[in-house]
Amino acid sequence: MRRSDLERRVTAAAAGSAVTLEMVAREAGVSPSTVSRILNGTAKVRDAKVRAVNAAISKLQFMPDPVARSLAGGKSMSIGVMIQTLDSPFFGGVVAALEKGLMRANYSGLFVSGHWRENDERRCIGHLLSRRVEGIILVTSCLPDAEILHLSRSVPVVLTGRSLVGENVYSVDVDSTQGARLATDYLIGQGHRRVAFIAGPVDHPDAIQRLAGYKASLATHKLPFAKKLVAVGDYTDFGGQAAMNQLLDGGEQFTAVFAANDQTAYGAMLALYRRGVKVPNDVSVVGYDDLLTSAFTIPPLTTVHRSIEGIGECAAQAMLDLIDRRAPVAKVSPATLAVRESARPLRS
Amino acid sequence: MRRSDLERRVTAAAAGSAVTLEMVAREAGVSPSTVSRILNGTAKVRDAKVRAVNAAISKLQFMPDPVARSLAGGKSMSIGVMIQTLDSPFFGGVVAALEKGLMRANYSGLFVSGHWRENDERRCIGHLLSRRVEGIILVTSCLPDAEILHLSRSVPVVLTGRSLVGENVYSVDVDSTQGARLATDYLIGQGHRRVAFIAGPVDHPDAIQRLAGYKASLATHKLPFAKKLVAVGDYTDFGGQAAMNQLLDGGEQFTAVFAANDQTAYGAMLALYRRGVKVPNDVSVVGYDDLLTSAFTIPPLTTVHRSIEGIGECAAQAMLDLIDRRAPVAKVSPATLAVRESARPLRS
DNA sequence: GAATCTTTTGAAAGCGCTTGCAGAACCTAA
DNA sequence: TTAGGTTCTGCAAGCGCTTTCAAAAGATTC
Repeated sequence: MRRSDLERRVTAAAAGSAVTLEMVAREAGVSPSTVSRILNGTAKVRDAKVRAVNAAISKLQFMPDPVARSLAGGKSMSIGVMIQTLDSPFFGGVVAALEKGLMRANYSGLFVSGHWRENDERRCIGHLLSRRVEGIILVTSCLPDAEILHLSRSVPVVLTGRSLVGENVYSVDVDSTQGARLATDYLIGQGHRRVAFIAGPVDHPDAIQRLAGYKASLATHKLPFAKKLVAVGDYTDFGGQAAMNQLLDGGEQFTAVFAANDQTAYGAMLALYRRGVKVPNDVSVVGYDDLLTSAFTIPPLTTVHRSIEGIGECAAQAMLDLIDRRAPVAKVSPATLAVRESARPLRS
Repeated sequence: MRRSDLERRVTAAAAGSAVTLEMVAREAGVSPSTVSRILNGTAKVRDAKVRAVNAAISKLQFMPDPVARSLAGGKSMSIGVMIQTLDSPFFGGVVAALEKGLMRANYSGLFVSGHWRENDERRCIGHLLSRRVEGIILVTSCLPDAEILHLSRSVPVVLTGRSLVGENVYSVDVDSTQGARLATDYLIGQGHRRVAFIAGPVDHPDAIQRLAGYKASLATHKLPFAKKLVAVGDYTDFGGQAAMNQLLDGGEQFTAVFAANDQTAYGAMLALYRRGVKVPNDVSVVGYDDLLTSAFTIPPLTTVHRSIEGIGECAAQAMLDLIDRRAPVAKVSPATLAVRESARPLRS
């Protein structure tokens, strides 16, 4: 948009009496219905009128009022996005991509944060519903399946970080099992035999998958699963630090750690640093997510890369598909390993 | 909200025919106007009726439709937030706080990202205007003053990261000069005489303030300002790394660096690490912002702490004040120094 | 108890747009 | 040219709420 365009629009808004569809109709010498139909492509309109209306529209700088539109048509052109917290690099990235994808289709996103609390989530969803969103995207919801299914009876639902099948539901498949496996495989491939794992919150589907991937890799390589090599974190730096300390105090030896996400890895590395344990010389560390900052930790973090942006884009696309009653097919590309410097072969 | 409440609401939404104010009126045996008045407190209503209406409301689980409300009342109960990018920890934090603050007053935020590009910003603002937001919060806008002033003639504007005075404008004062000064003072207080500075983008008001603070501190301590000790970054990890390399290659000696923001500091520390320069033994580093992760870098980063959340809260509060035609007074608390381990006294 | 002043309430007219319905306009075939 | 079809287009009735205006109900005074 050029500067002058914005100026004009601002001026229009300032006047309070924005141009209405009716004024356009009058200007073009047609009825409001006709203008509406042209705007929405709801019916064929004689070419001459279309031209006249378009002329009037640009002359008057008309912009349909979305509020009136929603009320009359029942469509709000906005879709709700429930996220856990906006101030995490991961969710931030997803939201950024979501915003872009929705905006492209002229939808606005209404973002709300559930803070990992079921009741907050419910309130947020209530809020979204009351705003008449046309669909809801749940990014890592903690709500029970049944409730989500029920929700999907009134609006299309897209979810990430878990899978659920249903009529009006689409799960953006971000299966973390494979990525976790990749990370563990890598560590084992480097010769490590005692690989610890710092898990995410025990009840998150996503965290469960990562644990599963870790176990699966161990099994594939015929390595025993040792309960004492697993500590539970909470996906935060702080939790990672605590978990690592617990691991260190546990007395069980290990030469490598796979942290359930990057922030956890950061915390773990700090705990290691505090005890004088060198990464990667004494212990190798691998994370999960590949946050922007992970390429700048010291040492730069080897981590499972997944396109955070991709998740957002897919979710947005899937939602648009659902709204238009197409079957969504968007898939995120599988996770890969970003090999950097926090892990190295076990020295023999 | 309890689970069953949500269920009911979902069901209502699904049915399409949500409970309307008119149904409440009938149920309570009064006119719709009365119900509206009670809801909005627009007029005194006999106590008995108030009770009857409230009873009807809770019996029917009535929730006023915000869309209809906007259309009729001209208020959209939503305010626009223009941010540069959602996937930065700093902006993420601001947005999180903003969301909370607005939600509390029952406003929804419409978030859009300008990506540091004037034209994107204009387009975003146009979008917000077309959604009939009641106010716009600009988080670190790059638009020229005149344009913002013009915008403020049509909707109240709150801005952060720069100051501008005007009728309908409020700048959340986050003067960075003081913080930058604090950081530099600290470094000098630790005995450092050759303190380098990695600046932010040259044209950002905020970055300019940080540079000014750095210079002011130097001047206060009668230290010369050396152009060769300043490198320009772009507020990203990557830019910080490049700037540090440039500094290192510049040939000018320094024992401390003040980076214009934390991400820049991360990059700088990595560059130092790559060259085998130890932090803080060989070079002290101080950042600015105190991102969540900064307590977990290695070594933990000494940095200027400012309440990121505070900024968001203030901005939200100021906007609500502006809308209600009160003079905003919200102020963010001044920056303080979070002393951690990336800086140490100059060894003599 | 009548007259006057307040306070409370309801009827009705929108807010700006969509849409079902039916009349108008146009086209084809006879 | 006219009947019979199609294809446009306008009218008018909403969407669910707010708000003005005037009437109804109470309160107050003499």
